[in-house]
Amino acid sequence: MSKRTMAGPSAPASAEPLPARRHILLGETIYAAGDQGPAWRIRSGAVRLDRIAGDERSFAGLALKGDVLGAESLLFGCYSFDARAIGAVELEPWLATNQAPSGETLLQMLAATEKRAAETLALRAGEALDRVRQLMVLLARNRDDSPLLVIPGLKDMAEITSLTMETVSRAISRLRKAGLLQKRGRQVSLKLGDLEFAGA
Amino acid sequence: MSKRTMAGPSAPASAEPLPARRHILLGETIYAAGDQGPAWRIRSGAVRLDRIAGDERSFAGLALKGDVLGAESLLFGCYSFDARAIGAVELEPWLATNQAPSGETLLQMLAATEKRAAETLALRAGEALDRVRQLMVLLARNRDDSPLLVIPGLKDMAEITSLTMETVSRAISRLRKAGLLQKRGRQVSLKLGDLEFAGA
DNA sequence: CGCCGCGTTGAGCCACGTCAACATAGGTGG
DNA sequence: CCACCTATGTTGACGTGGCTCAACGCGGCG
Repeated sequence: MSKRTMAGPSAPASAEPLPARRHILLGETIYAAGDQGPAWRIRSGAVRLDRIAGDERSFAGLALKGDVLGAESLLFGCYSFDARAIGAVELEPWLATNQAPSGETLLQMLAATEKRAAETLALRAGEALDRVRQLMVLLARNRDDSPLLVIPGLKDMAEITSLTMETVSRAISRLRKAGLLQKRGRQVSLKLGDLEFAGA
Repeated sequence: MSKRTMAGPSAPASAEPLPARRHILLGETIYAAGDQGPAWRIRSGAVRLDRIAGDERSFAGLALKGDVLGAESLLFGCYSFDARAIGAVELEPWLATNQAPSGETLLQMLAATEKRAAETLALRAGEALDRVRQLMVLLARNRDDSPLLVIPGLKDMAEITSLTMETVSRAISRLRKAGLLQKRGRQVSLKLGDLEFAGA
């Protein structure tokens, strides 16, 4: 359960009272609901949030570069959701020292959260191919520089889009055959064309 | 289109520069994306948010009692989404005078928004019957007092759950035949049993 | 080596979408 | 009052997209 693989270069970082350091994770749990900790800002990568609804984990939201993670901890003292890294993630603590955030900053976060929620919701409407394509577009916008894009595992993508692994796999195969996506290396690295406008 | 049926007792309220009054709408547009206006707090009722994605309207979120509506207007000067009332809605302007909201208040809103987003997302996963049932539970918790519940139109429910009107209609029929729901009068008023725990 | 997690592909089936007909309520004008 | 229309909801028949189940390939790891 608590198999936290810290990909950070130096210390295992067991218990820091007020962490001011940057984190780099690699596909594992960032925190669990109920844990105590600071709020984080995503410098790069993608994070999935899960909620526990009756001993069941269910996908509850997507957080991308620039989004703030676990701000509710500043209010409640603990996190409300699980947060797991999708691919590699770089985090920085939000609000370096314990200063209160400004109202304007919080309003920006609020607006960003609503926008992201709308995008995530849209990933669960329409045909399977479109959903996967939309997810690719979202993730593609999230990468920093390289034309290469690291996509999440099939299971994650399936739960995000509310499809099955098999259907997502088939959708990706079709996108690849249509030339909109190219595999580079086995697991996850892709190169994407202009699939923003592709209908069929 | 602009058939705003004000259920308020007194004035038609055509144009107020800084409205400090309460609004009561009844199933029509509250504001459109791009409009200017204050932020609102929902005293009762349910509101659907829509975003315009390429000349297409798509459901972008649900706002219930206690939620704040259009807070992004405080930041951008205009609303980001369309807002339409589902059933009857009672609003009050948020932040009576133009004072800035406190950080704590904004954090509460942020947490509430994320929670609501997760709930809305869950309405688009699983089987049709479950989705509709979940939506009922959500709306049932939203009512103030009476054991009666006014449900939205089929079209709204269909777009919220990402199903078709027909499927939603059939789901409701099944819930009614299972005794979990009872119609009172034609259009919308229902009485709900303990459908929170019903599996099949 | 065997095992396991992950991805791919196929076959079959079923829940849901599509299309269509009809019912009901409300509104409007005669 | 009825005639008529429109919006909304209901129900049935049918087709299909995606889910289920299953087999297999591949790579990593003990």
